[in-house]
Amino acid sequence: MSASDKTSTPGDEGPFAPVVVPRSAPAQVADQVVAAIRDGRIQRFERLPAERELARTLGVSRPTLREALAGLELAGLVRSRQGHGTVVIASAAHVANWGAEVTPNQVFEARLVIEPELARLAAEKRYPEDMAALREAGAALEEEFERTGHYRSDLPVHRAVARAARNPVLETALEDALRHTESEHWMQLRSSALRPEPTREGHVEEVRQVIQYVVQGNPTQAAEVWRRHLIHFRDEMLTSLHEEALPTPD
Amino acid sequence: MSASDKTSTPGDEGPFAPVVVPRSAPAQVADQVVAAIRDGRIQRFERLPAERELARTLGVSRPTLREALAGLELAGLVRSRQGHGTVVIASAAHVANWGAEVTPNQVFEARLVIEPELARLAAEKRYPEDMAALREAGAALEEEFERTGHYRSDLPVHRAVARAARNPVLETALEDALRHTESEHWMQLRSSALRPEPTREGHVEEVRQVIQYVVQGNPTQAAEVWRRHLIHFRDEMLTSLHEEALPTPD
DNA sequence: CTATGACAATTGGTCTGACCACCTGTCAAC
DNA sequence: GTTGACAGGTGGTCAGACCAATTGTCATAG
Repeated sequence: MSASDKTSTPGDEGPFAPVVVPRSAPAQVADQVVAAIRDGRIQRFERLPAERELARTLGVSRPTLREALAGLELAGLVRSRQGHGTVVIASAAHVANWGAEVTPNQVFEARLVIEPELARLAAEKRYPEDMAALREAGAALEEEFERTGHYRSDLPVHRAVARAARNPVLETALEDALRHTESEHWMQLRSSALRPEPTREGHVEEVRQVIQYVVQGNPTQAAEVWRRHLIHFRDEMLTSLHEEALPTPD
Repeated sequence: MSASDKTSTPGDEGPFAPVVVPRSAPAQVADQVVAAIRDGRIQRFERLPAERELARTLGVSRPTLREALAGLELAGLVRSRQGHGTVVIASAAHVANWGAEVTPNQVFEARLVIEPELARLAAEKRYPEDMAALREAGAALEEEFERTGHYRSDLPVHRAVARAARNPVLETALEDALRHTESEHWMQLRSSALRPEPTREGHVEEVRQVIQYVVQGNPTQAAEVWRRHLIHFRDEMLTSLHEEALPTPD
């Protein structure tokens, strides 16, 4: 750390910038296929060119192409069968949001839709082992808060609630939303948002309440508390987001 | 088709059964890695063995192993960097629902959470191009219904609503739910559920209404109609599901 | 002793070429 | 017309090799 750094705005850290990390060949191939599906150049259930031919067309070796196809197959976009070929099984709609930009507002929008209902379902189903896990996650948070006066994250509680809802589709949707929370952009938002920590006790209280309502089997209250919790969290983060001049405030 | 077939229950079609289709080597490798992550045998941010070593351990060639790793990397579970190794970047929670069984009830549960809110958001945002696409999807449905007296699917309308909500996270969540709708198990449910087609006109009317409410900017009504529409569809399907003895009624 | 920087080992990235297994359409034989 | 062998095309897998980035080591200069 040298002297004379005026702003700590990310992306403007002096005369040097990080070099672009080149995308791997298989990743570029996968990108091209995904783009072709999204733009309708390859329709659903249509066959891709043979591997040897496609590899030659794209200027890569067959193993490299196969790595890309393997990834797309694992992701459920294409399906390869020996002696038959590789066909697209994903529609353009499936692929529309591959690598799409997701704003913090959209993430909260989604979480506000999903998470209160997860709490509601958890309070309706109340499987004993899920309740135990939920209590444990809550206890860990309480312990950390009492001991140190703060806590790093309440995500374990959010995940325990989601797990207790016993719906893989909704749980996966939440995990997808949380995944966007791990970008660099978000990380610095978190750290700046929770700096003053004035409402920390309030957050813990809300977590305490949602666990109680779920365990007691009060779906409506559980959903409502979880919704309020998210709104409070969002408002704190988006306020601090507004203070720092955001590049693209949408 | 020979004589004397008592039941047409799938999976009991005489003395012969379809042979098991062997899972490909890369898929099996990927399964093992996913299982290792899910069971905590490999923790997050931990390094996998080197490719050459892991390939030897698993008894596959390096290209085969690399196909598996490429798939996992494209799916966002691991991250490979040259000279550094391959590290797990997904938590056990991310992987918990890989290949999980999803019941029709759970799919409807999820859709009932997501879709009404998608309609609400669509009615709030109302981007002109989305409204045009929504009208078009509705018009196509109406045209088919008037001409033939029935329609194959109203999914284009559902997707248009989802697109109009302008939230990639929620849209992806719906696509994920709809993906489970395409299994064989579901297909025969659909065909049997919509056999009598008594409420077909009612369905079209609900679709008509939701489009109207969205376009007019009435979020509450749009969400409510979409919710009712899903409940009607669910009840029809699950009723016919109850008539046929379901293997595992959950 | 410390700091520097060249070097070697390790690891992923990519390619070439080959052989095997499966599917499908063709076409001769019946 | 039906049957079934066959050939061509396709994905599945393997072996070995070389390139490139990273990292830790260690001799060397200060």
